[in-house]
Amino acid sequence: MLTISLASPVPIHDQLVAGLRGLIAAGQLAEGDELPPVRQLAADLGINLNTVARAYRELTDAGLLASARGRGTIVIATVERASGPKAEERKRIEASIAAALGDAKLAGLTREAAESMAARQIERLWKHV
Amino acid sequence: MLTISLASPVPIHDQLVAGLRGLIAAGQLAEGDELPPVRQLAADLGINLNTVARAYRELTDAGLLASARGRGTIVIATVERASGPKAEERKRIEASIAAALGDAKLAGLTREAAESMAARQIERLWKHV
DNA sequence: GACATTGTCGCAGAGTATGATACAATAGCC
DNA sequence: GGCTATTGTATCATACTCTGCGACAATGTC
Repeated sequence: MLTISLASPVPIHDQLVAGLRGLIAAGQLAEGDELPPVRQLAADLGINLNTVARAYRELTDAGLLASARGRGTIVIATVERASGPKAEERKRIEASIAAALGDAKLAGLTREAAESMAARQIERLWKHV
Repeated sequence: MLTISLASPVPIHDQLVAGLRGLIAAGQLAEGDELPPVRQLAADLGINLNTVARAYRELTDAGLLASARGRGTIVIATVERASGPKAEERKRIEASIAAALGDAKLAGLTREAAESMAARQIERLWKHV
């Protein structure tokens, strides 16, 4: 369900956060779903439990998860929000999209290939809405 | 032409690399163009010259720039490549696009807003081709 | 040849990521 | 009610990375 790369320059807990956010955004993790205990997920991935705990905590702080000792961690994301993001956040988001697509172009992707990639991801992400 | 955020968790040199790649990918920096000296760009951005030098070096290693003592740094990118990227790289690229769009959805963006953002960036990036 | 310009190298301090270990709170069972 | 297992949290140590300061090396200009 989740894969991480120990060789990647991006921190493991960031990879976890991104992966979990992706699962939640795509609807594969819905509100109320339980996440594996930190020890189990850490063992499955071959990393330290603190690293998993940190990812859970960051998502908890972001309001996507809820954790409690002895009870575990569940998804409390309410993806649908009344109003869209603020202008500042929109700018940040568009910058990250621009960076990803800019990378794609530098890698030699054609415009058509990039369009199809973006379309496929949008389709996948908003499918469950 | 370039903006960086000292408060951001992503390293300054990575921001520079991403920004420069973006400018090159968008065609605002073309083959043969000279980049500002490391000291000047560092002063403009309020950072250390080594940080700029590192960004230049990484892009040099990536084959986008060429540096020489006393002469400066120029763009040698040849964006158009004979064959598209390998499957592995395509996978990495699509993952970064998916992450950016997943973030967009979690932030509350509608599907239509995401589509328009992606389309606008693709238009901007591939305009000069 | 002297000087300015430009990129590069070595080192140090600060901060961060990751991990080992111990602690605290909840649930389940007798 | 008490014991045990389960689960998240806190503390500390180690290694690594980022950033910056200073010095060096190569090129261009006069």
